[in-house]
Amino acid sequence: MPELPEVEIYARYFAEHALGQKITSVDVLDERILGARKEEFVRALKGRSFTTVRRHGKHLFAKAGKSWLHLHFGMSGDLAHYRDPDPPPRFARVVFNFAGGAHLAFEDMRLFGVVDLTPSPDEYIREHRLGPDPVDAKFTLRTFRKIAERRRGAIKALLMSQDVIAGVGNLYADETLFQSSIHPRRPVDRLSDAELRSVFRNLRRILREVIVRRGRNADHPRRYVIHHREEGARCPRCGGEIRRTVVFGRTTYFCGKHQR
DNA sequence: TTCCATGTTCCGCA
DNA sequence: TTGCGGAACATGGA
Repeated sequence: MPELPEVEIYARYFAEHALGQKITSVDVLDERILGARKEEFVRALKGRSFTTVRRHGKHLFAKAGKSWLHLHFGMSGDLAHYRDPDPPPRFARVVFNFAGGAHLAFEDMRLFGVVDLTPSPDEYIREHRLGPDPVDAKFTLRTFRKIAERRRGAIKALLMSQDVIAGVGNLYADETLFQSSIHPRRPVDRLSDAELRSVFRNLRRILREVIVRRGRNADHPRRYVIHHREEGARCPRCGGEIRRTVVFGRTTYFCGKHQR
């Protein structure tokens, strides 16, 4: 379940269970997940320790020696820590084995994720043209206004374009627009400044709120539309009808009554 | 069996 | 040039 808040939680989980521990070996259980050559990947990590963890958008980076491990979780990626004699989880694709019998598995049922190496997060961000991270302190209303000024098309598409803002996916884009009372297909150049400000504030608040609540879906506040992603459901805000459509190629839920 | 899924990329069209 | 629809990728759950 990985959008920005989930990946932030994974980053903290990774730090808690992997930082400072000696990597005795690395098991690649399914090479299809690997963006690097297996031998090179294992050689770069084996015998070293992870010393720093960083997140940018939906990407997680962990430094080991001279290179950085890069994790992208796709649609179904997750991390799982376990100890001997427990077996790896069912969909473990790469397992980092640590001294003392602890393990950290990268699991990903659908294999849309990526595990590879990069010389540095900054280089990765540049090469892959990732936009600013919206939770970062440097991401201000001013930044967001500037982004919106040179953008046409649906507001939902802007929120989900990783080269514009890095980290927002389908669920939190919908949630942001729901709480901002804005229709997901509304063109960016037809939003008032007050609406732009509302999107900015709600986006940051929602992402932070979910991180603080540790990201599990059931823990999201009751007022969130995320619990009502179903055609014909009742809007938790105004009692209107929840409608389903497709925007930017993704299933989109919105309240037909209060989102305009 | 059929449809759907929290993501990304590439192609083609307007 | 920009934006976006559609398909493809791989797999399991309802």
